[in-house]
Amino acid sequence: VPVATIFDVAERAGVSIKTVSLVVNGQPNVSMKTRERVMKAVAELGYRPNYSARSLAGARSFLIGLFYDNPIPSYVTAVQMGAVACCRRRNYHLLAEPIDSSIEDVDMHIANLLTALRPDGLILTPLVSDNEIAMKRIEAFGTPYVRIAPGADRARSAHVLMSEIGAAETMTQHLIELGHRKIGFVKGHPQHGASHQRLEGFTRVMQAAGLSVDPDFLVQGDFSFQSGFDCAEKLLTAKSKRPTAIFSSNDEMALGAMSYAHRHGLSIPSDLSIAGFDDSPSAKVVWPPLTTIRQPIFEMAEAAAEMLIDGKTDPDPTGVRPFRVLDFQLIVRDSTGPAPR
Amino acid sequence: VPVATIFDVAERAGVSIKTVSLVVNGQPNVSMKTRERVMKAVAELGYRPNYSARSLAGARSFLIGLFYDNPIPSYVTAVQMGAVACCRRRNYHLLAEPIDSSIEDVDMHIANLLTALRPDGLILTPLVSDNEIAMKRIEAFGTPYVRIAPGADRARSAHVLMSEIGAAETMTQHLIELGHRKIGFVKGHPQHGASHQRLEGFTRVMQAAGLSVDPDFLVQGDFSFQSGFDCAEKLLTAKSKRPTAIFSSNDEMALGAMSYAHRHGLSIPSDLSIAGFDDSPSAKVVWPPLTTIRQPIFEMAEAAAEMLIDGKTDPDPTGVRPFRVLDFQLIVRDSTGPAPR
DNA sequence: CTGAAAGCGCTTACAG
DNA sequence: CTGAAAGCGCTTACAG
Repeated sequence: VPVATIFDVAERAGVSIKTVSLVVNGQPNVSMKTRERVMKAVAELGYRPNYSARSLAGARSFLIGLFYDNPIPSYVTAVQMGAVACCRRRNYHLLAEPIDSSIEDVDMHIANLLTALRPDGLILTPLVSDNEIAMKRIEAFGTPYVRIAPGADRARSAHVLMSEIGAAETMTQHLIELGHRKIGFVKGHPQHGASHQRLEGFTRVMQAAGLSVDPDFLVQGDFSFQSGFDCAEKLLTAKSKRPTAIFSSNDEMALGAMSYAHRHGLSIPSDLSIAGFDDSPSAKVVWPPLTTIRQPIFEMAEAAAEMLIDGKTDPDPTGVRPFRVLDFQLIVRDSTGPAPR
Repeated sequence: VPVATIFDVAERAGVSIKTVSLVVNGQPNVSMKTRERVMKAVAELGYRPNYSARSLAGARSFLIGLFYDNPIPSYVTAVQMGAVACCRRRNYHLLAEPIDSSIEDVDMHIANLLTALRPDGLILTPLVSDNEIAMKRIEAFGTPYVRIAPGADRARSAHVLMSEIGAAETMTQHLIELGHRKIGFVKGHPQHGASHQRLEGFTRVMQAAGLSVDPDFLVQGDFSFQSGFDCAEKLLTAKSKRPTAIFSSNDEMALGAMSYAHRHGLSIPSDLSIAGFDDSPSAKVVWPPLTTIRQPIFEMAEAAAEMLIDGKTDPDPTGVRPFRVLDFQLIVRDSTGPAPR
C-alpha cells in the first residue's frame, strides 16, 4: 500500500522536506504561514512519519520498553495500561517485555532489545527493578530508565514509588486499633525489595505499640496464592499460640490464607482477620471482601513513562535523581474486624 | 554507545556486507566456509542487526502488534505471554496496543500504528476480533492478521479458536448429569461473538435433553463481576421459579454470581450450583473453587503469532483461510454439585 | 557463491 | 526562517 512520505508533503506544501520535518516535530522557528501550509498538506495526505526512518536518522525511536516480572496479572495489566496511556498522548509505543529475572539470560534479552530496537527509555517494574544484572547492562548502554517501586539503592536511578513503609504502618495500626495483639506477617518474594520495607513498617508500629513481634509469626511467602495458603497453615497450626490477624504482603497471598481459613472452618473476620496489600481486582471479589492497601499502579506507570518521554531522568546539579512519590490508601473492607474475645 | 554495524562484521570477516546480510538472515547459497567466518565475526563483535534499518530497507519490521480490548487482566496477560513466547523464539517483538473498541478512534489508532510502525502482522483478540472497523482498516492496508476466537465470519481471516459450542455443550451436560433441570444462563458481552456460540451450545444441549429454556433464565451480562452479581439477582429473585444452577459465560461473572449468593445466604453448591468459563486464576481462588472450562489462551496466542511469523495467513488455492483449533477442557471443582431435593 | 551500488524515509549540521 | 545534501544501517536487484 503506497503511503505518503515527507517528500509528498513537501511538494504539496511547496516547501523543502526540512521544513516539513520541523513542523511535524513541533520545532519552533517556522513561520505561522508555512506551518499552516504544511499541516494542511499533512492532513490531506494522511501523512504519518515512518518510525523506522526517524529512528535510523535521528536520536529517537519513539519506543518505550517495559520490563516486568510479576506473576500477578492485574498488576502487569495495570502497569501496562498506565504506561500506554502516557505513550499514546505522546505518540510513543510500548514494547512489552516479560522477563524471567531468575534466568541468567536477562542480560542477553536486554542487550538484544537495546541494540536492536533502541528504545528511548525503559520502565522497570519489580522484580526487574531490583535486578542488578539488568541495571548494569542498561547503564552500560546508556539508555535512560526509571524504576517503579525500587527496593533499595534509590539514588541509582530515576524512580517512582509510594511509601511502602507508611502503607504497612497504616495497615498495622488499623489492626492494632481493632484490638489485635498477636499479628502474623506474611513476607513477600525475597527478591522484591519493596516488600522488605513492608515488613519494616509492620515491625516499627508493632514495637511502637509495645507489642513484641514473635519470630514464629513472621513467615516467608513468594507472592503466590499457594504460598499464602502454606504460610497460613504455618501460622495457624500451632494451637497454643496463634495469631488473631494475618497481614499479608500482597493480596494474592491473603487470598491463599483466606482459602486455608475457609477450609479449616475459621470464619473471617470473627475468628481471624486477614489483610492484604495491592487492592487487586480480586480483593473485591473474594468473600469476605479484603481489607487492603490501594497501590496507585496505573498512575505510577504513567508517571514513569512521562519522566522518560520528558527526558527527566538525569541527576540535577547536586546529583539527585528525579523521583515521584504517589499516595497509597487504606481500604477497609470486611476481612478485618475486632479481635476475638 | 558505539555498536558494531554490518560493515564492521563484513570487514572482520573479509566479505562484503551483502554476504553478512545473507548469513544473518539465514539465507541459503552461502558456502559453509564463508558462513562460519561471518558467524564468528558476528559473535566476536556482538553484532545485532538494527531493526529500524532492517525495517526501512527491507520488507519486514520484526514487529507484531497485539490489539486487545478485554477487561479481564488474566486473559490479557495470558494472551501476551503466549504471543511473546513465540516472538522471542523468532526474534520478533511485541507491541502492546490496548484498544477501546467502543470508541470511534479505533480506526485512527490502527491507521497510525500501521503506517508508522509497519508491523509484520497483527493479532486481534476479542472484542477487537469482531470489530468491523478494525478489520476493514487492516485489510485496506494489507497487513496480515489473525483473529483469536472470532465470533463470526470465520472465513474472513486466518484465526485460531476452540470450540465454544462444544465447550458450552460439555458444561451444560455436566449440569444436567448432576440433576439440574432449571439452569440459568448468563450471557457474555453482546459484542463478543464467541459468547453467542456459548449460548448456542447451552441451548442445543438443553433442547436435546428435552428441557425447555425459560426466557427468564437467560440474562444479559457484559463479562464484568458486577454484571454477574446483577444477573444473579435477576435470576434468583423470582421466588416461584428460580434456577438450581447458573452457567455463566465467563468466570468473572460467575464470581459475581457467587458473591450475590453468599450475601443472600445461599450455600454453594448445596443450594445453588455455579459454573464459569475461562479457568482464570481466580477460579481456583474463590470459595468454593469454581467449576469451569479451561481455555488454552496462552497456546492460542502462541499459535496466532506463529501463523503470522510463518506467513501462513493467506487463503489456499481453494480460498480457505488457515486456522487452528485447540482443545478446551472441563474442569470440575466444588462450585457445582447435585441439584437440591 | 559474492561484490558494488542504489535506495528505504527520515534528521540534522551546514549554508544562506 | 528555509534549502540542498549527507548519512543513519540495512536489503536487494543487478552483475559477474
